[in-house]
Amino acid sequence: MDHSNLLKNIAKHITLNGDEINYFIPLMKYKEAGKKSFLLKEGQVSKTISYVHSGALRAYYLDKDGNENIIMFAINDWWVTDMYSFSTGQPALLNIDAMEDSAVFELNKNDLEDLYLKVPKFERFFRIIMQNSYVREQLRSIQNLSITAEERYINFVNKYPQFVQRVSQKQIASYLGITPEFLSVIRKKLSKGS
Amino acid sequence: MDHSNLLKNIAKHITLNGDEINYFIPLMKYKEAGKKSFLLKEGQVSKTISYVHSGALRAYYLDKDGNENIIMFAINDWWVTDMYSFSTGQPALLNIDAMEDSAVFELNKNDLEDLYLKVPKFERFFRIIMQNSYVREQLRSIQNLSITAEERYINFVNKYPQFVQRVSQKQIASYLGITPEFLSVIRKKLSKGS
DNA sequence: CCAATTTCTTAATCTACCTTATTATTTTTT
DNA sequence: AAAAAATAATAAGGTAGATTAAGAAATTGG
Repeated sequence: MDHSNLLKNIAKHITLNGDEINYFIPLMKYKEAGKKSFLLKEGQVSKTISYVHSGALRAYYLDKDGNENIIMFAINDWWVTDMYSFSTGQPALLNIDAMEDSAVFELNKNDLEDLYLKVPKFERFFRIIMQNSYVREQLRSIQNLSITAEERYINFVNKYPQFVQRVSQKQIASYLGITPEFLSVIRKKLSKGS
Repeated sequence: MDHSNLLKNIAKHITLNGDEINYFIPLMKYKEAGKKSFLLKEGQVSKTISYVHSGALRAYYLDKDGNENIIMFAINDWWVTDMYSFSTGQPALLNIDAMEDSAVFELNKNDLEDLYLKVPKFERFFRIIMQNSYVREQLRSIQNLSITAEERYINFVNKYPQFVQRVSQKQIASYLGITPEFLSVIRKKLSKGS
């Protein structure tokens, strides 16, 4: 099992010694998630937070009309869960599934609580992760307020060029909060305009 | 200066001993903010995070048409800043001002960094605050996806009944992401319907 | 306490984006 | 490689909420 990416991810924010690494690593359970398999389904309680080792996942909300509204993509080196459910113990609102064959390391909530006590540096690590997540969400809602779907699409292409290659237009439309038809119109307009 | 509410707020998540309290308290600078005065203006770098002791503040984003889009209200016992700016050192996107005469305790970013080192429990405290903020933002964007402005208004009234008394309809409309005119229509409809 | 400003209501018109439907294309499965 | 399924393009018609405007009520400030 190759933990090097995971450890590099942790090392971005905190420095662990050998003992701490040895305590931490066994808590991270390797799990493969084949394309279209679910890490979490709406209504389940999310008991884990996952580090994405390879592949690509998405977290989406199914609205009452059955439409998938993608809340986030999670590719290599991202952490993902339904934080609402993980945090409060309430049933998840989100579905998380694999858009490609993927592999993650799962960290159990109880193990994380123990980890916080044994290696308090992880409070710092996840404080930073949570802070960044909060900032990202807030920037996203500000963008939704202030710019049109077309501008959001342009921003998305610039910010996540990897995704544009890897995920379908349907998924992108869902993330942008528009219909695939309208994204199609936007793309047509942009291809003419340039 | 009365720090009892502030200390109760901290005690919700971590337990401090006398020394830790004595180190912490002097870092929190008392500041009065008269009605309409600004704690932060767009373009400035946010160097503090504030605990609201009394009164009511709002954080809003001014879009290119000059419309105020309220991102959050912050009344007694809430923490507020432009976390994007505070976190990254980039110019703030938000304005934060007082809707009523208010008083806050400000914590300076450098002091907070020192506090993290001296009293690492605060990493836990702010990990929890950030986690809750992230969850709140995410729930809010899910709600914006799935329910109408009318339902959002009903939810708002149920969730924050205090606000409905204290802030104008214009502010509430701004928070809900609709025009005051349309809120007026919604309220009329609801008053007839019940 | 009065004038000025802001807030709230109502209503007509407008628009960004959605819905539905049809056909073409690509991808997946067999 | 054929059949089935998913994706993408295009277009007509629909709707939630915006915009504009104008008068009434409430606040604010001097």
